[in-house]
Amino acid sequence: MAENRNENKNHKFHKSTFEKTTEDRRQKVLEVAIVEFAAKGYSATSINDIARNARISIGSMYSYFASKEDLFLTIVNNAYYVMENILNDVAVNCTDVFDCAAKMLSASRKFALEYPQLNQIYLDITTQALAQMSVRLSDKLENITPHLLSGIIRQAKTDGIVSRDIDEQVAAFVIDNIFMIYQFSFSSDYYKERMKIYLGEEKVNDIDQVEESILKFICAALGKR
Amino acid sequence: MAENRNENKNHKFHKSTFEKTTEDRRQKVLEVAIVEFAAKGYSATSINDIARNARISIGSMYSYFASKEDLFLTIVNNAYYVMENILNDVAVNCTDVFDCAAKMLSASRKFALEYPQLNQIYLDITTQALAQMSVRLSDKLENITPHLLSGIIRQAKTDGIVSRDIDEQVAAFVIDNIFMIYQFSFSSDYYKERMKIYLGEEKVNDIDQVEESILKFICAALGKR
Amino acid sequence: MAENRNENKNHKFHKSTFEKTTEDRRQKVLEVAIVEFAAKGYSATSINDIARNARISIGSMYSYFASKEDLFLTIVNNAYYVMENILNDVAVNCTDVFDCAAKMLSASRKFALEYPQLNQIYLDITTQALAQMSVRLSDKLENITPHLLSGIIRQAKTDGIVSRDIDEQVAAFVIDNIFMIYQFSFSSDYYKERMKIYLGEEKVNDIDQVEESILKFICAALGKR
Amino acid sequence: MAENRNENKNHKFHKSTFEKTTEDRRQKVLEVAIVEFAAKGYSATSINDIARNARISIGSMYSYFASKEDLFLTIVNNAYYVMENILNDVAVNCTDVFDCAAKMLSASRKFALEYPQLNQIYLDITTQALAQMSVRLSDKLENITPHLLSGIIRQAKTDGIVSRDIDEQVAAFVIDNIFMIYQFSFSSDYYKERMKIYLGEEKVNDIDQVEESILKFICAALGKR
DNA sequence: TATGAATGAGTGTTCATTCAT
DNA sequence: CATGAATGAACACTCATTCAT
Repeated sequence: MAENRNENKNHKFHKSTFEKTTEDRRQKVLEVAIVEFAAKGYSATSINDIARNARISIGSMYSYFASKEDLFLTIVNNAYYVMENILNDVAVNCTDVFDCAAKMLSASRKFALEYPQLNQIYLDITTQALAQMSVRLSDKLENITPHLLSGIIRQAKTDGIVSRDIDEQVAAFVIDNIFMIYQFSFSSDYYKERMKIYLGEEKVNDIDQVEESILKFICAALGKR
Repeated sequence: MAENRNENKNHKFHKSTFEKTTEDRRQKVLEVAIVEFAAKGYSATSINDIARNARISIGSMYSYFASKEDLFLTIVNNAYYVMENILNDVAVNCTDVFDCAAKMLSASRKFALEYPQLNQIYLDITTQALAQMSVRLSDKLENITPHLLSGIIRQAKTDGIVSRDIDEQVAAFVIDNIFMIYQFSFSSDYYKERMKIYLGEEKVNDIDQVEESILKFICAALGKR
Repeated sequence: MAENRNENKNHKFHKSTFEKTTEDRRQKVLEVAIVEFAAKGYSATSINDIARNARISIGSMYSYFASKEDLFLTIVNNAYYVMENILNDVAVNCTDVFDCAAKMLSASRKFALEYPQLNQIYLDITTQALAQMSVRLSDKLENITPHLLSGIIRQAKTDGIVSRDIDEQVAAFVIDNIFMIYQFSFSSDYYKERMKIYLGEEKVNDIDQVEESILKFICAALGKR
Repeated sequence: MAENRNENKNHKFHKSTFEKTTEDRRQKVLEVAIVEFAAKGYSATSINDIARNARISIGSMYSYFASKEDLFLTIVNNAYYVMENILNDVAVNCTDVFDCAAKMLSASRKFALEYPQLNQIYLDITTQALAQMSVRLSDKLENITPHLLSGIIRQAKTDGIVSRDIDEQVAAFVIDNIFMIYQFSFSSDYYKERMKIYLGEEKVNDIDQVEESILKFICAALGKR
């Protein structure tokens, strides 16, 4: 099933040539593209610059990707793949909703800190200007998280460890809202600043404490027994 | 005090000429600019297009605004102003935290539905690519919301209507996270789609019910007595 | 006769309105225009900038001068007038060719140092790009100097104080060449640098000595008896 | 040594791409650019016009030169190179100061007549408006001529063929002043007209005679024995 | 397959000039 | 007479994309 999902996902946005070149070139292109797209956003990024910085010709670039858009989507695809793997790991290893929430919260931060650029690009994708492009990614959206989260909450309800009154879909939605912005708060300067205003410098420096508080908030919300 | 706040805000990003032209032209320019920036994002929007669609000359555009950036900031400034007024109204008229949360949640949605473009532009601003620009808006960020929310929660703590264990800053942060994405869920196609995936079509169509569930979530989280 | 020449010269390039405004405005406009044209050259100078810096409206500017070109020509005209007055003073007060050469050489430097901008503008005028414009100034060119210089040399020949072999026209031409570039060597950075390369820093700082040497050169050339 | 000098000069202002295109395109671009810059001056010349007249795309233009300024400097550099070669030829083949002066005078005219546009551009460079640009050419200025001329005069002094009283630096400066304007008198309409006023039409048509007179002037000035 | 020169529509911005007030 | 808002062609420069080698 996981494989099946991956295949769906592997709607590739690169030409087959990209698979035939050396791993080095492939990595370099993606790496540079990620840095540029993350820093400048889709529109302001020049595919010629990416080629130059990756030290490959613009001709090669277009032999790998049909367009700037396709290069971008390739990267976004990769980002989703990375995120999903992390989430899968979390899902597999957690014992209950609360454990799951704790692990996802922590994973959100770690993902944002380890791959800030991917996170910034993800934020870009949510932007209205890129809406037409995210259409081409539609299947990526109906991601693992929604069903994972609401599934776990439903299970917790039947297990009697969270309140029966909870609407598991709304709860999943709300909890993911919290996680999303929490993530962005470690990769986007805007959200970083915003978090600092809300929490103050010291709290931001004691992030474990913050995460504990957030979890307490979520647990209470779920009516942890 | 309200006046004082407005003055802070009146850091103008337009030239004085803009104030001297007819109300018609002024409105048309802002209106068209909002539509364009919202739909295409900052980078992909052409100031020449805006001028053309507003049926004014590009020369006039530059007699009103020193640069594309300044036009954009003028609009963002306006957006903040609108949002703040709405928030002020909410703050003034609410009886307690729970009432306040209810009203802010509803106001978020209404703002996003009434001014979807402003909301889309706001989402853009949070993007890393526009980080340098949001520096020029810094005072807008340390907005009313953070202090409003945490203040109200602190009050609720001393009033004994929410749990003493709550960290009011973290709670304010988390609650605003929920509100922010909730807002975007009515203006950005990406978040709209995401909400539909989480909640399903029917629930999205019974939004009052959803808001009630969200509030229940928040109330429980705060340990409503 | 002098008056007659002046009248020729008073082909005015400004509208009559310019004469009717206050002396203050008139002076301010000319002053600012001189500074701008001198620093940036004709093409790169903006008439809007001049108006702004002179604190008069662009509308007034165009009520005084029919075009940017006319404003420029007005200034050039003034510059010629100033230069001519200085030359006239020299011509009137000199006893013989050598005295005249001495005084003209010194006057060249003093003019360039006192009115560097006028001198820079004069240099601009000699440029091919402004050739069409200098057509409108044609009568200014057949200036006093050529006839003055060659007349004085001819006189010196008949007086037997310079060599009979001298071609007074060529001599006047050559001597004025020397004077022209000497002038520019005190107003244009390019020629300043060039003079420093030719003479070295110390000599440039002992300019009286230099002028004496130049005069010796000219006297010898004329075969001073 | 000549090579060494050339290397100094080979500070290139073009991109390497310019060297890789066809000789045809290269020549056409330079040719058209020279014509345009010479006729209109730096500021008033449009790089888009140059591209159009050279029948290459503006994109190509910018793949050859980083900026309008660099295109201009490339041309100026070429002009210096041409001038220097001519001067070198003169220097190498002359027997003494007087021969050298004769040859330089004649070479000045020939250069101006053969490459009037280069000469016009050179005149532009001396203009205050282009002072900042000539900074990038600084090494071109401390050119061959100053040291060549004063060196030859010093030699002539020790050889006893010119007066011991001569200050060779001042003399070199003055003589080059004469040459410079003489040159411009064959390329710039302004200086052409001026020469005609000084010498009269007939003399201008008997230029050999004029040059002889100028030389006589210089020889006398140097106190030829 | 890889290269990079070439293209030209498009960008943000300037500025001489006009004209209603 | 003075004002300055308005105009729009033009400018220097960028960049996604093509294609001959």
